[in-house]
Formats: sequence, structure tokens, C-alpha cells
Amino acid sequence: MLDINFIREHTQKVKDAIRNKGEKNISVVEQVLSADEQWRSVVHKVDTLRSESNAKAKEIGALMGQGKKEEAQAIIQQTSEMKEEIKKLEEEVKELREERDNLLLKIPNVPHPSVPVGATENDNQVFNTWGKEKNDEWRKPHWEIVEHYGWVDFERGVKVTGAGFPFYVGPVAQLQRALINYFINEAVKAGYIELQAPYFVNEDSARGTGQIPDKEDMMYEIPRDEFFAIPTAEVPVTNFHRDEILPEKEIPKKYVCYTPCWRREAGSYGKDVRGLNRLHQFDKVELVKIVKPENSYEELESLRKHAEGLLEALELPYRTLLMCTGDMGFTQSKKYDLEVWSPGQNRWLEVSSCSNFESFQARRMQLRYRKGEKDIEIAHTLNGSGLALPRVVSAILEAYQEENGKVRIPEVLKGFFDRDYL
RNA sequence: GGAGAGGUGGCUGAGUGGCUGAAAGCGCUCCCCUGCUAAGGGAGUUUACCCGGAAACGGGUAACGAGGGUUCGAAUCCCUCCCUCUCCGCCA
Repeated sequence: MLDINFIREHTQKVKDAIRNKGEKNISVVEQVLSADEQWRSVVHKVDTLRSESNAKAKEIGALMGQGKKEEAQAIIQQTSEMKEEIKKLEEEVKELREERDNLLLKIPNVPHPSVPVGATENDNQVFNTWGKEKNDEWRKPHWEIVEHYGWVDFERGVKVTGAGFPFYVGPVAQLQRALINYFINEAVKAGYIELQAPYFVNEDSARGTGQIPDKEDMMYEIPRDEFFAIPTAEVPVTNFHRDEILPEKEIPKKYVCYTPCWRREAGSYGKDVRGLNRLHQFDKVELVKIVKPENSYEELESLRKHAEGLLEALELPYRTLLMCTGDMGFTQSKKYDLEVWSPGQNRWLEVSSCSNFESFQARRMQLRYRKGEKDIEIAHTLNGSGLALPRVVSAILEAYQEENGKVRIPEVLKGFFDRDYL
């Protein structure tokens, strides 16, 4: 969420942001400002009244101590009336505060000036490309390869759980495990701290990273215990430091965390969900950074480069898109998507998304750091996939297949295998 | 899941209705003294919000796990929930 003071001072900027992000309701800005004003005026009233009442309560205490019961009784009469008034005002404060905060949660993050203004994915900019896409006729899509060898069992996944929950069998299971290890190892080499996180989070955490309100439909719920299955490790890992004030010397914090991810993916269909393209459960290695505001855009670039480096090491051609305002999402201020080339499908597959949230998430979760002696400042948070597994697996299967049908093991993963082919 | 104990500031820990936003100790910061790998003295040291101020800062309100209640007044009494610890049960 945005700082209310920022909205007060940069009202036009916020309105532009909402429009550019493709949200229709610009009036929330005015609504939030007026709700805030009302709230502040009532807070002031109630504070003043309480101050008076506290003073009287002290008097009563003093009089009681001296045994002057009757004088005390007279003042008690007055404070009783104030008490009623305070109670009423308190109620009002609570309502106004809630109203203001609910409105505040509806205002999206403001895009960085370097973000292209645009409405749809067609307005995204190709920021970077690497490698030469293969387009051989004979290359099969990954679902045919895994079907032929029995490496991914979709049918039994459907039987055991449902569509989108496949079993990985033998070599592909081993490939995934190798990739997870490889990705974590690379991150640790780059200074990230390895974390293993809970797979379920509570409501506060889901709100902290911005999954609720608004995107709760993407998550699986465990109602009996009021948990959400994590849609990405971003949620538990960023919330790791929720409600904390970190010492300045501990910042930046860099974490790498492998988890399965669960997403309901309501409404997807067709070629998008074919094979491993879109699943309800998938594995991902996630990178999260908590940084000082002045460094956050440098940190975004290094995050992007790290993720790109993984694809380069795997020798998988990719392109990096700089997302336009309209295709970016509610919480981000700048976002890159990395898309790997799928030579069996002849299309790009998103395998990573690297974002800077500036203070948008950190403010919600009160994630701050101590600046110098006394000052406290909201940190900036970033995250990026490094990388999402199934689509990387698809790309590897398709890119490393040979005309005879065998699939070679990428050079950097050889250490995890005792052979050259899957 | 059953029984019991408990949740106070960065930490340890006092506090059972008003003089406690919080004793004391530790830690930390600054200053003074001392000139040497010791020590002593002093000051400061939670957070959020509101008002005033360019700022330094000043005034106010709230918070002692969370929420609600009793009371003129609650860390202190009552209720609900959450969490931690101990014992039993169960268990990868």
C-alpha cells in the first residue's frame, strides 16, 4: 500500500498510476483523502477529550488519597459523561480508520518512470534477448516426449488429486531435483541465504505481500485451520521479517528458497495448460531481497541478471520483457519477465518474473530498518523466480532432444547425474 | 488431544487498581576523567498516530500476546482467542 502522505502530496501522480495500470476507478484517490481527513479530525477530538478525562481521573485519585470523597464524587460525575462521549468517538475513529485503510488497499503501486506506459502485453518492451531459437521440424513438444518415455504421469495425477497435479517419474523427477539443487547452489554462491519455509501461511502474511484482498482466488485455502497454501515462496519469505525493524548493517537481506507452489489458476484453458505449461502445483526456487530504498533499482537489475544467468548456463535461449504499466500487476513498481524459448511448441514460456515493489509490500507488513542512530525507514522488497521448474524442464526436454529421440543432459547439470542422457 | 504454568522495553526481570511508558540489572550511544590493554562518573536509549514547527524539538493520545468487558481510573480484576513451556497421550 502507498503512504497516505505520499497520496496527499502527489495526488496527480497516483491518479495517473491507476489509469496507466488499467484500473478504472480513479475516484478512490479522492475517497481516501477525504476519509483520511475525517479520520484525523475525529482522532484529534478524541485525543483532546481523553487528555481532559485523564487529568480529571488523576485529580480523583489525589482527592481519594486525601479522603475527600465528596469532592471526588463531583468530578466522577463529570468524567462519566465524558466517558460516554469518548466511547462514541472511539467507535467512529475505528470505523473511519477501517474505511480509510480499506480504500488505501485498493490503490495500486505507482510505476517507476522507466516503465513504458501501455495497456496490454503488446505494449511490453523486449529488453534483452539471448541465444538462437531452434525451430527444427522434427522437434516434439515436451508432452509427447514425456508421454513416450512415461516420465510424467498426468493420468495418475488426475486419479490421485486432479488435473494439474502430475507425478514426475524417474529421469524427469531426477532432473527437477538436479535443477532445484543447481538453482539454490548458484544463489548461495551469489550471497543469498538459503531458507526452507512453511508451505502454508496465515491471513496476515497473505495480506502482507498483497495476495489479499483482491487475489485470494489464486490461492488454495485450508479453512479449518485458516491457512492458505502458498502460491509462491515470495509470501512466507518476504513475511519472514514482517513487523520488524532491522539494523542497518543487516540490510540488504537476500534469501533463496525452494518450495512447491499452489495456484488455482481458475479460468485457464487450451494450449496454455497443455503438458507442463500451467499446473496447479509446481516447484520454484525463489529469490527475495530486502534492501534500502536508494539501492532498490540496482538490486532489481542484479536480480534480473542472476535469473538470466541461469538460463544462459543452461544454454536455453530466452528473452527478457520489460512489462508495461497495464500488464504489470497491482503491487509492482517495475517488473521484468524472463521467457524461455520452447522449440517444441515454438513459443515463449515465462519462467521468471523479477519485480521491485519499492515500499508497497514493506509498508503493509511494517518491515522497516533503522537508519543511522534514530531514523526508521520502510525497506524496499524485491523478488524474482530463479527459476520456475516445470517450464524450464519443458524447454530442456525440447531443446536437448536429439533427432533419434534421446534427451541429453545439460552440461551444468552433469554433476548431478552419472550419465549423459536422461 | 488431556492437565498445569506463563506471555512486560534490545535482553534478563520487578510490578495485583491511581504517584508505572513502566523499578533494577545487562547491553548500546554520547560526554567527562584516566594515558593503556583495567576501571570510574554523568546523560541518553520502545513504537504508532494526532497537533504545532523549516528543522532541532515541544505538546497530546494509544500500546505491558490479541480482542472485548468492569471502573472516574487497568500491565494489575473478568471473559474469549492466540502463542510458549512442563507432564501425559499420539506421531514422521
